[in-house]
Amino acid sequence: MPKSSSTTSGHYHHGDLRHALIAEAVRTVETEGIEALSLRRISTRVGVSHAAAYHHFADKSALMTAITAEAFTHLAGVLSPCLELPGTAVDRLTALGVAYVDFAYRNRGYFLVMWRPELRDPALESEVITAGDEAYGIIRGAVQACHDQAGELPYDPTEMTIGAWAMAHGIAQLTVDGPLAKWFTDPVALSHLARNIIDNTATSIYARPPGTGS
Amino acid sequence: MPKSSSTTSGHYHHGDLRHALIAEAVRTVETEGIEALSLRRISTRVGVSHAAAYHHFADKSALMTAITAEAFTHLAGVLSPCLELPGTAVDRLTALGVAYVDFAYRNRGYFLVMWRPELRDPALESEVITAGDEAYGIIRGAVQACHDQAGELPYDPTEMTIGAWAMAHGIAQLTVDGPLAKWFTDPVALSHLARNIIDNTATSIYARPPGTGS
DNA sequence: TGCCGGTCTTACCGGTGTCAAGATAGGATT
DNA sequence: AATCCTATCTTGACACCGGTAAGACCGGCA
Repeated sequence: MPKSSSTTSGHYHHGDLRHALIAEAVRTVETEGIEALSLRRISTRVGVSHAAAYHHFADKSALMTAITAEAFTHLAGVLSPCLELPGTAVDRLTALGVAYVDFAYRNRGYFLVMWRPELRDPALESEVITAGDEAYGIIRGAVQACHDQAGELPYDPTEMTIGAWAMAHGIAQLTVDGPLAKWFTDPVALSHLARNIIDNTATSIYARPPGTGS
Repeated sequence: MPKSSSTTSGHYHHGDLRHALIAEAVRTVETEGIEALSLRRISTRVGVSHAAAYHHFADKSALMTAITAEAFTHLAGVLSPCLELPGTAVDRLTALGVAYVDFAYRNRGYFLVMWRPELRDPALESEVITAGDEAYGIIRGAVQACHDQAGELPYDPTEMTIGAWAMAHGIAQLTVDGPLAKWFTDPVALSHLARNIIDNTATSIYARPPGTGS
């Protein structure tokens, strides 16, 4: 079975068409937008006919599912180092949010595809869920650490996890694929914005818990 | 010029094809998802030929732009009453966020289209910006009111406005078109979730300002 | 050598966005 | 009233897309 053959391709006709298609799809979205993404186009670009992809993916939605699963795995890989950072639990939660926004900006191709569920096959959504749960677990852990460090808090950690995710995701969506995209084209300016917003919020919630205010 | 003729249609061939197409498009997205949206399909459904739409919209992206502008206007109409609510400025900001999430849930068709900028014609984006600025201004006003009521705060109101928008939008995206959609199919449960998250956050930031903590 | 399974190609189908040409209706002009 | 005019709508065509079927090709194996 000449399955994966070698890494340098050149073997049969292509060598590793599956990964090449995924990479080309992400690249196409990155440079020309998601509306330019078609199986025929990326197949041609990779140097094969428009039907070759069907020997590696059941259909287009299966490709999209694979890209999304890869995107969530990649995201988890970007988030997890934040948990090892020095400082307080709030510092790490803030770093997580900034990393999330940064991921969206630097991996626009992945980010745009992963938030278009209509492109995926619902029957294969379990792949996405598995990969997404890993990222969710990281956020959840960081929020839980804030709760543990702050003592008794009248907030539900699950709800606050959704809130943390929502805030990071909202900033990413608005600035990378939304109406604020025109104003935040500089990655460091965007990072500063995300850091300010998230730090102000997380600090207010966890470093000044209720009962201490006026 | 038989422009708009009458409201009951029946006049010429259709009467008010433009609005009928917009309404049918939104309905189709609502019931079958955005991947099922095509000019030919909605044209057929409305009872005209597949090319009739081109006498009212330059192309498909122009239709999408019109839908998006209408969506933002509709959103502003849902948000603005929140500014008249009794209570504190924080109460009104929270109500704004809940209304935003509620809008997304109850107007899934509008919401899905308005956050897919690749479907629109960039040349017509000014229509969207005009309508979107109205919604942004409402959020901005509510945030500013919190700042005014809280006194001197070391936060930039513009950044916090983006934060407020991001949080509401993130909750909406995650629960209406994202990985949390399976868990929040009940509108009242979703409202409660949004209220808890947003109220905890807004109260932490604005009702317990820095300098009063431990 | 001949077989065989995985890979890729060619050819085709239905559907979609878009354009060009023509038909039609209803008001305005004479 | 007969005519023109213009917006509206239809028909027909084109290129592109996702998807399928049939066959060609390559590599390993008996």
